[in-house]
Amino acid sequence: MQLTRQTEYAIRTLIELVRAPEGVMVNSKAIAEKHNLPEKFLNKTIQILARAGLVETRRGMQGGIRLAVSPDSLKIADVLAAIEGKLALNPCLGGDYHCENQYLCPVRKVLQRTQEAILAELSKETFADLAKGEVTCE
Amino acid sequence: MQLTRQTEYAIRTLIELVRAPEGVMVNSKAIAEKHNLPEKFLNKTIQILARAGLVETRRGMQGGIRLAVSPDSLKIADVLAAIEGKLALNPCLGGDYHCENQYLCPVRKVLQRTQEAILAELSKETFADLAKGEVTCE
DNA sequence: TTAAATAAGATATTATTAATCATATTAGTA
DNA sequence: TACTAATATGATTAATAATATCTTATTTAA
Repeated sequence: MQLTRQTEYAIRTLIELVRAPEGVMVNSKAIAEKHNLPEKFLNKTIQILARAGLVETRRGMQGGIRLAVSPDSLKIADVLAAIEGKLALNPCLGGDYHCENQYLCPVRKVLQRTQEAILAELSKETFADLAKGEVTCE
Repeated sequence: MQLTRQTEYAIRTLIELVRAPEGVMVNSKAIAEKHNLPEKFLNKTIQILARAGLVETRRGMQGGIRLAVSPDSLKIADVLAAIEGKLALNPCLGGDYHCENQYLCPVRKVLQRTQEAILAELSKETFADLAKGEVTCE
């Protein structure tokens, strides 16, 4: 029960983008080097973020990536959803799962509330806030 | 980011034990069959619970397993810790991880709080409460 | 002594995560 | 136009973790 590395890479990348001057394209290779991330894998991660609409990419010289949303509305919960998909602590909390006892099951209720608590915490701070912080853990 | 199946098996098993008459040894094979769980794998799971002190086992005829703690103090958080180890949403929150920026990193702080929220939710209800509920999801 | 039960360790299988490779596409610039 | 710097994409591999099984051992009551 933990974030995937890819989610962490995405979070770090987005903080870099928030810190960059608004609108400028940031070189993905530079981010990979700065944080010592596998370059190709980071590219793949960026593509996922792009498809989710969180960043914009541009190929060719002077290309790169930049934020496609406001740092004031972007939250870690959004990144988690983009990279790992909708949170489901247990299969019975997934969208397409059918269980007859769903509405009675006490365990499911606890997990449901736990999920809500997770998403609430991960939605409290925006990336604008996070980027103000001193540093980001390696 | 989800519970492992093994954790779910453990939760179900413990609810069975809470529901059983106090003190009697419950047959592990019966639990496996009732919930349609892989028997050997469940045995392994039970061993983990036993080493963590949550259940007692007894071999031989009339053997089986039973609760070794009070249902009033047992929580899902305890089961999670027993099966999956101490919760660490990110390596930087693990016990032996060293990061210079630990105390300044804003992301780490968010994850730290999220973890605390998870453990709080998973500690709200006891197994005594859970076992009272109608049914447990398959 | 036998049958019923868990213990334990080795191994196999499967799924997921992580990373890389090769190639294609795009766009600025000389 | 040709070159170079950038991301895009799909295939593939590697590594890790989760899940499950197999085999053999041990325990205990009858």
